[in-house]
Amino acid sequence: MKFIIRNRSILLYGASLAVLLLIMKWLEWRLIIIDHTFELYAGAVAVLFTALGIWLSNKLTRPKTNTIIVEKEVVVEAGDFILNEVELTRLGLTSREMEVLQSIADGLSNQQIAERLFLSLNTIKTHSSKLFEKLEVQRRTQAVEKARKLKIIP
Amino acid sequence: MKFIIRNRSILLYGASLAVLLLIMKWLEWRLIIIDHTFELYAGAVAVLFTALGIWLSNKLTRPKTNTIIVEKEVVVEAGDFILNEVELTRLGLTSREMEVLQSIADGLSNQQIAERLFLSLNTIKTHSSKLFEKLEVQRRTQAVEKARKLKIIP
DNA sequence: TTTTGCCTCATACTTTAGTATGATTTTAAT
DNA sequence: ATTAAAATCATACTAAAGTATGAGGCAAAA
Repeated sequence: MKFIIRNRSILLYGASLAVLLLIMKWLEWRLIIIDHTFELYAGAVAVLFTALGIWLSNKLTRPKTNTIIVEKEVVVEAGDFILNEVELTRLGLTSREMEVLQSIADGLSNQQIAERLFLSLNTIKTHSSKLFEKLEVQRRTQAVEKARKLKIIP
Repeated sequence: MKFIIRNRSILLYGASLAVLLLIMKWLEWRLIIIDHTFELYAGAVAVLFTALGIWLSNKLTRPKTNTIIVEKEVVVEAGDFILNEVELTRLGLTSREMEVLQSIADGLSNQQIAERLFLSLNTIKTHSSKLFEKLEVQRRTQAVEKARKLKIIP
């Protein structure tokens, strides 16, 4: 039963064909029209079945879909600082040295850093000196530059 | 097997055609229709133009366009520096001061900057002093910090 | 033409930064 | 318990950075 419902188009097509031919036969037998109307018949059949074909095609073939995938670029914030822990461990910076480095990057003077970390000025100097050694730089500005490049500070 | 399932519509169509021809044959025998070329011709025309209709339909119907917008994340590298010209003009930094600022941000010493720009050390000091005044800072590290924050250097 | 802003440089000075060395203490690992 | 690394601080020194002031040249604007 399901089969009939699902394929009723095709069955209808077959039925209509049969009906048409029956009509043709009947006409042929009834009116004995053979001569001139033959071409007309053929034309009518052609037109009719072309239309039928178009209708069938529309009914049966699943609708064509051209799927156009448009890639929309979504800009992701680049402000995602990911600490390069590889470099950090490679350099062997201690926690105090990191604090000092961060403070230097914040633009603080040694004196200010000392006050911030509750240490003496000399201690800051010692830390920064060792820091510069490990970073292989000579000045605090260079240290900031390099640290930024190595992604160990934002 | 897959072929059969996928093309069952076409196969059914063929089958119905065959059935139709059988019916025609039966009619021919039953009604004693001598001239059977007409039926054959009409059938052929029907089939042909049905096929033409299907083909035409397929050719002429415009495919539905399914536009799928895929959001593609684009991670913008750190190279997305856009110079804040508003701030720059507001601060009134001269070209030389900008060059010095950039050099300072590169981690160069005043001596190195002097050599890079073919100027004397004192000139660099003068420039940097005026630069710090305009940026309202006291040290070169602070200048770099602020300039970066104001987006006047990368 | 005069003014103005910019660039250049110098001298003199102060402040900050950075180096070298050594000592003590804390902390963590062997 | 011993060792090693880290952290703290000090002294002494050098180097670099930063300030203040003035002056000459130069090009564009008033």
